Amino acid sequence: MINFSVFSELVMLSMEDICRDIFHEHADSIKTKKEKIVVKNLVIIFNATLKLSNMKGFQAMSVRDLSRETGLSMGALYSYFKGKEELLDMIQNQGLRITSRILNEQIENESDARNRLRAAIRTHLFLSEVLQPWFYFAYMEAKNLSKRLQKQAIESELYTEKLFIDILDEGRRRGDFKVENSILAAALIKAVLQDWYLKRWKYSRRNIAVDEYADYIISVIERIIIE
Amino acid sequence: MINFSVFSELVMLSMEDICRDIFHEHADSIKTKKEKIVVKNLVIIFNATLKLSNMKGFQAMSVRDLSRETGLSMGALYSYFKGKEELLDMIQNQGLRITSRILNEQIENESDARNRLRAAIRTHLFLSEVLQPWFYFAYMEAKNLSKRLQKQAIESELYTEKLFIDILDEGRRRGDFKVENSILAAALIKAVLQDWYLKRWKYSRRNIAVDEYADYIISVIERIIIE
DNA sequence: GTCTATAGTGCGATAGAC
DNA sequence: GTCTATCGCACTATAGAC
Repeated sequence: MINFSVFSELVMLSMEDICRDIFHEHADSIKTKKEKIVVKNLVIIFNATLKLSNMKGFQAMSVRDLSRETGLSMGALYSYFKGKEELLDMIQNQGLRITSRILNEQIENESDARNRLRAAIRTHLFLSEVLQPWFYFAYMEAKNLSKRLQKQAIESELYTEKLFIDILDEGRRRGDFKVENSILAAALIKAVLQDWYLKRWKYSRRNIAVDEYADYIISVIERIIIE
Repeated sequence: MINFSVFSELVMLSMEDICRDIFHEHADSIKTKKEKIVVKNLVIIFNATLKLSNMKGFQAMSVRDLSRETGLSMGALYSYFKGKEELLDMIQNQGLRITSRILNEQIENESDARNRLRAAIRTHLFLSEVLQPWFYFAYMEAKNLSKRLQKQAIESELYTEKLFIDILDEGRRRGDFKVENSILAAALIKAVLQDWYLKRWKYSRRNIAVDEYADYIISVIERIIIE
């Protein structure tokens, strides 16, 4: 399995790539035309939005707050998005793309079910460690998304869960595991993975590192699925 | 253990009791003086607030929305609370009191560690089933609370978790369990209990009932803690 | 005890200067 | 490409009628 610092770099490169994609897709609403400037400012805007939203909620964050935080004026901000709703959409999209891209890349590298399960758990934890603000944001603001994006978020949740169900079922078929209820087992895995980024304060207060947490979860899952 | 319909009734009675307490504590800001009217309207206001907040967030819910939903005018609403913030406080308080009261009552009834653990899990799930809107609300709006109430929410989370840690440690001391890491085990229990009320749509879509979920969690925990 | 009407505030969004 | 100035709107909160 990939190590954490290489992993971080991979994610950061992905972030810029995807900001570039977003720029080209929203070419009509982004008035600025120089790619380098746009990508630089989009990263600043996204990070500031995540910071402010995670403190007091996206609705409660005003564009004036965002202006103060980014150092850009109201007018400048509105040359990057049509309105608050489009900003929400762009951020949601960026995160979904990065996570699904990286998660799939990492799982494909592993051959047997047990290693795929371990890789999936570790990768998800690493991802939510590097992109903690986005994961928290996506969870907390899901109900404020447009109907279309809400559906996308639900699909993403179910997709990740299906990924775990499939690994568990494959392991059972090959005789590696003896999992009784792969649906509830996958739901349990998702729940504990989410706890890691939603309750960040709890684990950091207790000095529990991501590796320790990963090892613990894997050991618990292996107790559930192995006779 | 108590059955679910008796349990529901117990909670509902508790709710009125606590609205009565809230009325007396906020006697200065609640202009209406007839207890019966106040309690009736507080229950209506609280439920409407939970409904609207859980759809689009407390900040995004305007007092006008609340007026429409409750059938009370703006003026009438403002005779029950000084402002939106006080409303938030009252609701947060009401839920915290009910849950800690009921949880303690139910656990005290059980004698040995294994039954206390089962009772704690079942009671927490039943509570979050009856009071699902409040549990969801408390989780999602935690970051919008005043500093004082934010501290209260954290204490409440840690208190419930400590309750599980203590049961696990007691079981280990008496030789009932063989739990390796009671802190991480308790965190895992909390995470899956929270998933039940935060991802309500997922479990109801799959027709998983609260009893089935409770049994599953208990069986998983017993695999973790028992050699 | 509850209503209607309104004062005052701060927001999202834009037009035009630089 | 970014800034400053401003418009119109929806909101919280209150005062006074009933």
